[in-house]
Amino acid sequence: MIRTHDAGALRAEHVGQTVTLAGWVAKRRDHGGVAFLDLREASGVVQVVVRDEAVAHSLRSEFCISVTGQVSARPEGNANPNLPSGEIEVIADHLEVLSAAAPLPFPIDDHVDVGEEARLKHRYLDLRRSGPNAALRLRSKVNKAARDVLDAHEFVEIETPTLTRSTPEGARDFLVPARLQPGSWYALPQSPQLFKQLLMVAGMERYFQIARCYRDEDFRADRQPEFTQLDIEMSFVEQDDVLALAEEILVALWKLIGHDVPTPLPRMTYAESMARFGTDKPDLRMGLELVDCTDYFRDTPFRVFSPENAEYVGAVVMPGGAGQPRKKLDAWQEWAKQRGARGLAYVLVQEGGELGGPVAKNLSEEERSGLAAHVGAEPGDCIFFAAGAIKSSRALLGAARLEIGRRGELIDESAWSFLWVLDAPLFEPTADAKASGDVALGYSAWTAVHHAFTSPQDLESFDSDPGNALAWAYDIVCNGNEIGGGSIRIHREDIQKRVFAIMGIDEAESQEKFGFLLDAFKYGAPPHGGIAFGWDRIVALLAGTDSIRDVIAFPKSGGGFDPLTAAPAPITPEQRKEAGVDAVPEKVEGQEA
RNA sequence: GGCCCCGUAGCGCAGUUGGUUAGCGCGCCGCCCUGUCACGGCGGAGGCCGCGGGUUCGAGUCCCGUCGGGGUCGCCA
Repeated sequence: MIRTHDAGALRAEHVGQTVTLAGWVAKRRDHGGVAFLDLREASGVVQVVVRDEAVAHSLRSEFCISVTGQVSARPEGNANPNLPSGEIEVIADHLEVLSAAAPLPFPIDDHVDVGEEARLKHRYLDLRRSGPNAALRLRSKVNKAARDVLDAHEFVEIETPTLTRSTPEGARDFLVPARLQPGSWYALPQSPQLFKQLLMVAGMERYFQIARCYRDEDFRADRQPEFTQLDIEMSFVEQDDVLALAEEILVALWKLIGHDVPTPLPRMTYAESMARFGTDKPDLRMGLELVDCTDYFRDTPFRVFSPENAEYVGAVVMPGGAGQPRKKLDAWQEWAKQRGARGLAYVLVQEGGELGGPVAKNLSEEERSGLAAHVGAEPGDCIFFAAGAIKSSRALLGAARLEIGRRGELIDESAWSFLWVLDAPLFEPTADAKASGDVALGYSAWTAVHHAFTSPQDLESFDSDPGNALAWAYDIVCNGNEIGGGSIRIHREDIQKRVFAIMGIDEAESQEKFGFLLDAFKYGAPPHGGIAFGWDRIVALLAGTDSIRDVIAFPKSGGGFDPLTAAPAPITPEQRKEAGVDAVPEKVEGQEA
């Protein structure tokens, strides 16, 4: 090693020793006859004293240097209590520039705000900053902690293909042209779902992988075209076995940031979560549950709330909301409209208890008198209503609940709230899955809520009443984020075929898409199930950052663009020709195995 | 794909009802400074105001389009 000591580890006990350090010039304070350098490297920072003016003068920020000198106690009164190594300094008697640095596009300084665009373009510099640097180091620790837990349970870490057939998760695939078979394409996996099930058939029994997944969808704040899951699958297990293992992992992860997660984690059914919070990933760090008012307005004179017009009427209370100026109440309407709703009806509970707002006068005397009590509103509160299709109305109220929490700072930001959401429906109507708008009725086809390989709880009746069939599926929610989810899988070919049948996937299509899985199930497939954790989101939560970009070494920006490499980029005509991108498929019937 | 916000010096930002010479802080360059630690002092350089069109006597400012970034809904576990 070029260095003999880690700069950040030097302490008073090293005084008198001659050391050689290597790192970067984080700061230079040149006083003419004496100059102070903050030498930064992975272990931290130490102050170097340079008395040779010529040497000090030529140094600039972020020069990579090595320094040999003696560790000295700082003169009386000159210690820096903000620095772990602040008791001492290194008096340089030899300094070598290992590598000079051009003027920086932005300062490597924790005190300065830098825009994300600039940071990502020079991510290698951004990562020299303490925050981003620590985030990646934390991620490494998180990986290790999970591996340790899994290793203790005899799990096998197995890599699955990146060039594959598309897996049926429902998102758009990234495609890779196959040079040796012009016109045919690989897909990058949306998850290793099918492979991990095949590994169960293969008798691996306990598999895991920190798996890169690819989905070609539009961008969101917490989405990247390539992202990471901790992917787990186990044989001969029931739901509780998977949950117990998952909890053990979560405990180990949160221990890294000094938080003890009490287990077993609370559980809630999907139906309850939807009814009380209007979402399948409730944030339990705040109250303000939705109140079902459908029955309450059974005989209402207000047409908007009447059973003929509204399948569901629900409410959520905004504490102190009655005092909002008209402008703010209008802003709520705008907010609701932006979410595709017609608006957000409201009633203001005045200090005297009488009701205000445009809706109140449409209600009957009886309804008015009991309303505040029914929804749990106090004088001074605002009651928001949604009426219409049950699903979209609850979703609107659920979103309003969170927005109320954010604006009113009602969310306990210091809390860690974990929750299992269980007993999800197996299917939902296709129309429902599409438009969350109006009531979906009638004879729509069904689609899997989780995915097509999720086991029904009731193997006998699920296809006679698909709308009410429950799945062995589970989501783990942390502070309103879904951080993982999984299911017990179907391991019997006949059940799988019946599920496909409900979803309108016929024999030919299922054979074409995942015949290899159905084939595998013919050979003694073990009962199995698993879970996948959203690794980027989990690390972001642990790192205390809002964006998963902060915990990815080289993230993409909007539109899938990599600001650092400028990918994606055009290809040359030669590459294009060779890749076979433009191959016209010949008419070949029934190839493939 | 819809909607909202943002693009001004290397970085972070200001720029009034449209008004002639576009500012501030940090950084950068030069000089000075022997105890600083977000050191300090003096001086200096640095701008196609994202791009294209339009309105106007006059556009950083108003309008249209476009590109890029962020957010949100759709989509996506």
